Formats: sequence, C-alpha cells, structure tokens
Amino acid sequence: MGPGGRWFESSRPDHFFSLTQNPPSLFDPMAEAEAKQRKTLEERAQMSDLERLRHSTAHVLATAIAKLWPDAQFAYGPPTEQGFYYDVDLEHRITPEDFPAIEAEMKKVVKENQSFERLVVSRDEALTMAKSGRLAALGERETPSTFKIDLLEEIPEDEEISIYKNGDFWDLCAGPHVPRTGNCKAFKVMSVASAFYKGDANNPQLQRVYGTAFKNKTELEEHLDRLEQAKERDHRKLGKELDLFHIDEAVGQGLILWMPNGAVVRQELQTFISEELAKQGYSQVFTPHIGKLDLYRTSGHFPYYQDSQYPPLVEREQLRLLADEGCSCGELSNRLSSGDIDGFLLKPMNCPHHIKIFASRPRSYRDLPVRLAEFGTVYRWEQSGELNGMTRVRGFTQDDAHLFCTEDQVADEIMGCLSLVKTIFNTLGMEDYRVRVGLRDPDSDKFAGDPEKWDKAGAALRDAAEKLGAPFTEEPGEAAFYGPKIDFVVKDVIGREWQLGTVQVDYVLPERFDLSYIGPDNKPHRPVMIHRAPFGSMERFVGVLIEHFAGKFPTWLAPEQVRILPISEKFLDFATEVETELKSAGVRVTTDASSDKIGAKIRLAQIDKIPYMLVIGAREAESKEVSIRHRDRGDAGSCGVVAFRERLVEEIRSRSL
RNA sequence: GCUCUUGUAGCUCAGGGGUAGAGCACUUCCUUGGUAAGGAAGAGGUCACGGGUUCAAAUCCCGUCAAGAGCUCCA
Repeated sequence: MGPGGRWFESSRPDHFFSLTQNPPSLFDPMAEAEAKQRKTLEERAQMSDLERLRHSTAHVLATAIAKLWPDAQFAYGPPTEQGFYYDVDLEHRITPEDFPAIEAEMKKVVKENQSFERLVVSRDEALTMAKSGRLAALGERETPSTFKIDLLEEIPEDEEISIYKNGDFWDLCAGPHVPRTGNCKAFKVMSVASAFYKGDANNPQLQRVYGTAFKNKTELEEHLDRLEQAKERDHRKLGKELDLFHIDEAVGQGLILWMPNGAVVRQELQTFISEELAKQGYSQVFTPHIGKLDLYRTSGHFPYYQDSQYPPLVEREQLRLLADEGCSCGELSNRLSSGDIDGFLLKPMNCPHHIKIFASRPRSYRDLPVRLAEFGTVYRWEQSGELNGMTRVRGFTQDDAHLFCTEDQVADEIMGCLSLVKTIFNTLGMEDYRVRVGLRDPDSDKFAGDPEKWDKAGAALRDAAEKLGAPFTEEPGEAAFYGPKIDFVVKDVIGREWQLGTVQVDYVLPERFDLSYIGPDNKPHRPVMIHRAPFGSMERFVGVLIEHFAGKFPTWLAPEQVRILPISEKFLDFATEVETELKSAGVRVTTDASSDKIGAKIRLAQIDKIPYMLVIGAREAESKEVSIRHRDRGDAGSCGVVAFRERLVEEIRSRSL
C-alpha cells in the first residue's frame, strides 16, 4: 500500500478481469459515478439545517454569477462538509479577483430577502424551460440550459420534478431550501478550481466555485480562524520550519529527502515498530529496491499497472543491440510487455520479494504463520497533480509485512494486525481516525477466488473491527479485488482524507506464485496471505503525525529533546557538564552558547518546539541544579541534574505523550 | 494528467519596461543579560529556466520546469 493505500485498484474492472480471467461483469463505473452524484429524495429530506442553508447559499451564488455573466451554464451545486460549491461552465475565467464582485451581488440578493419558492412541474414543462435557457438563469436565453436538460433525464420517472425560484433566478432543484435569501447572511466565496462534469475525466471541465456559509457571522469568523490555524500546522510548512524534510527539484518530484531532524522522528518510529514486531513474532527481512520484470509479470503488477510505475530498466548491452536493429521506443515497450525482452523494475510493491523468501524452501504447516516484515521502499509513478508534500509521493517506505498462514489462522492473524495498529495509534494519541471495512460487492462478480472464502475473511475482518472498539463503516465494493480489507483513514489539516494503516487478505498472489505448504496430511496446501502496514508509509505517516502534533512531537520523538540555555557565557562550563550528563543517558540535547539574552534563547527554543529548556545561571551553577522550562507548561521549577535526567529518561522510555 | 493561480536573498514577502528592496536568519564587533526578540556593521540575488517583443525585460507574450488549490487517479 502506500499513498494510495490499496495494493490493487478495486474499481477498474478491465485490470481485474485480465488478471483473473473471469468473464466481464455488468459493473459499470459510469452508472456508479452517477449514483454517487444523485442523492435520493429521502437523503435530501434529511439534510441538516446547515446543509440546507449552504445549499440555499449556493443558489444565491448562482444568482450572482448569472447576473454578472448571463451566459453561465450551471451543473451541480450541493452543500459539502466545509460549505458548498456550484459548478459552472462559463467563457469568462473566474479568478479570485472576481470574488468581491460576486460577493457584492450575493449581498444584494440577500438584502432583497427573496423567498425560495418551490414549484412542482411536469417533466415536459421543465424540459421546455430548460430548452429556452430558463433554468439556472435569470430569464430566457438563446442557449438552452444544457446541463439541466441532462440532469432532468436522470430524474427517475416516478419522482416529482421541482423548480426553486428566488427572485428571477429559477433552478431545477429537489431542495430543500431555507425560506428566504435573507437567511443566508454569513457566507464567503472561498476559491475556484476546475472539476469534471459528473466527476468523469472524459467530460468537459467546469469551473467549480467554492464558498462557505454559516448561521451567523460569528460562526463564519470562527470557521475562517480555524482555517488559518490549520495552515499553521500544515506539514509542508512545519517540515520546512523544523527542518524535517526537503523536496528538491534536482532530485525529482515527490521524492522525499529526510533531513536529520526528520530522520530522527522516522528512526524512533521504526524502532518502536520493530519492538512491537518482535513481540508479535515477526521476522524482519531486507530486500532490494528492484526486481526482474518477470517477477512482476508473475505477480501481475507489470502488465497491469504500467501507468503508475517508473519505466523499466533495460540492460545497456540489450539496448545497444536493439538500437542496431533500429528498434523504436514503441517496439521496445511492446517487447518488454510481451516478455520478449527482460529488464528490471523499481519495485512498486514488496510482496513479490517477500513471497520469494517464503517460497525459497519447503514450508510445513508447523512453520506457519510465517510473518515477514520490512521497511520496504517502493516507487510509484503518481500523476504529477496528485503529489502532495509527504502524503502523496513517488518513492516511499512501507512498514510492510506479509503473513503466510493457513485458512484457519486468518482470523487470529487479523486480530494480531489490528491490535498492532491499535497499540501504535494509542501510543501516539491518534484517536481521530475512521475504520473502513472494505467488503466484496455481493451484487458483483468483481472479485477473485471463492466467494465462501471471501465471506469468511470478511466476517473475520468485521469481527476484528468490532473487537477493536473503534467505530467502523462497512463498505461493500471497497474491497481490493483479491480480498477484503480494513483501512485506517485520517484527515489532514485541510480536511482531506488519507489512508494510513491497512490490513488486507489476499487469495490471489498465493495462487499466482503457486505457493504451498505441507499440511498434517502430508499433502501440499495453498497458504493465505495477509498484507498489512500499520503506518502505511513512513512518509505519509510522518506527514500526518507532524500535523497531528502541530510540530510539537512528544519527547521520545522530538529531534531535539532538551536545549540548555546558559544565562551568560560564564555558565558554559556547568552547561557542558549538564549536557554531558544527559548525552550519556542517550538524550538528544544541545547547548545554546550564543551571546543572545535569555529571552531570545527561550524564544528560539520555543519556535523550534523543543520540549525542555534548561535555564542555567548563577543560582543553578551554585546549587548544581537546572531550572526547567517546558515548551507548553512554561516554568517548571528547578531540580538536581540527576533527578531531571531520571525523570526525562523515563518519559522517553515509556513513550509518553 | 486536466483547469486556475503562483515562482524575486536561506526563510517570509514587497516592488514592477530604465542595471534589485524589507524583516528574520547568516558573519564580525560591542554587550554578559534570569523565562518569547539588546545594539552596530557586513555579506548575500542570472528576480525558476528557455525563447520572443522592445532602444531597454525581473516586469509584457509564448514554452518548459516546479509549487499551491480543486478535479480525476491511487495495485
């Protein structure tokens, strides 16, 4: 898994079928996308007050845009978690410079306090309006309301068709709305971006104008403040300020350079995981960053996921021969795909290597489960527009492991994996995550292998999730094609969801690699594989963790745990004594020997978010004590050096928050 | 990958057709101070890169690269 989280895509049936050679199903991604867009009337009726307000404000926004640019063609305009948006097709490119004008028009509409009137019409009447450009507009137009015509066709036959009017603005809309535009008094146009019509990259791109709205000005201000504060904990900003990581153009997009400070955090986390792995009976392994193409032909990765891999590496001699033959790039690509030419691939996943370790010698049922773990670095060619700081990158290290077990062991092994994830999340104080159980879609044959096994594994995953005690959602159709899975999903500071840990049951790879173990009956049996990564990837996890702690890492993770601040140079000797004492106990400590005044030294240490500052002056040098200042708790009194060291070491050892 | 926006000193940013600005950081000197900024001086930039327009381009235009937001994608 990795940035994407899933080992295999679950919604691209073409890949699935080629991989498993099952007959094509009736699964239609287009229909599914539409279903996601269209809320049922029932769902709409359940709209919360805030959603209703926001949806109404979206109409106010559309009214304003229609006034400023009468040729605007509107598509969808729903409420969202953060506010609302309205998709519009418009010759004029809306930029942030237009926002004041749009907001001014919106204010006029609000001031006029127009009522939202619901009008039930027949399909024909609605169609006539749409054809005369009257829908999502202030009056009839020369061009029809194209998107609304399209939307009309999607409304089921038996469903009522309603038009909402506010002033002269009429829009095809199921509602519901607030009574009057005067209710929409606290709003703000936030941003504009593009979006594909109906979320399909083959459809035209529309301009999506985002806004937000609240009951009153105070709540709006609070929301805007929260957004400002969130920016302050953005891992990209903190990563730079705290020297945690760097991305350099000369190295490449999406390739993380861990700075010494970031490396400390990562190393501490890896040590932590390694300790837990040892407790749970894992064996750690190391495998190279590349493997032969044939390996990935067997696994299926190379043939079916070329688009998201770095291009293969081909031997120099081989390339020379091909050049002499006048082989074109296209031919080379074809011959690589066909297996006519071999080469190497930067590994997109660790499983094939681990499988080869498992398969390197005969296995008895007595050996199972075999649990192979590795901080394995993988490379994926993510689309440039997807890259994002540390959370979506092109090279990343998974805290990966593959468990090979018998059918009967699956449930226990899943429990083990989940308890590991839980231990990790608890230790880090991460409570704000959601658990997603991805199951097979019972109405689809979009899965590989025996349905009974799937359901058994699915049940095991559900049981495990229940025992975990965290709220979880079951999402049929969200399984990987090769097996059901559990994902742990968290949000970043701007509300985007990222998948971290995952536990996935796999029936396909053991098959493809023809894995077996000898059972008690002295016959070969097929093991089941479990892929799991509690962090997902070190890059993404640390990115999320930076935001989780707002850069204030708990002492055990902090790159610099203690900074000694002598009042003046006269006390450098004692400072060095203290530094040596702490260093000998393995504490990451430095001394600020600059000629700054103490206030400035404290300020710098605070900005660097160092957990403990030790102020040392005449009093301390005299009594052989240190004055402790904690970055959050402030002045914490003074104590002897040894006492401080003991307390600190215990805090670090116990990984306290 | 697509749409829009952005790219000026290590960092944060101002400026803008006529040979480059601030604050912080950095270096040196003075200061030796008790819980979030002591003072002075100095050094530092091919204004992302490549073309074009112009007497003249950091500034305008085109392209490339990169970043941000959103969409699409995420084995």
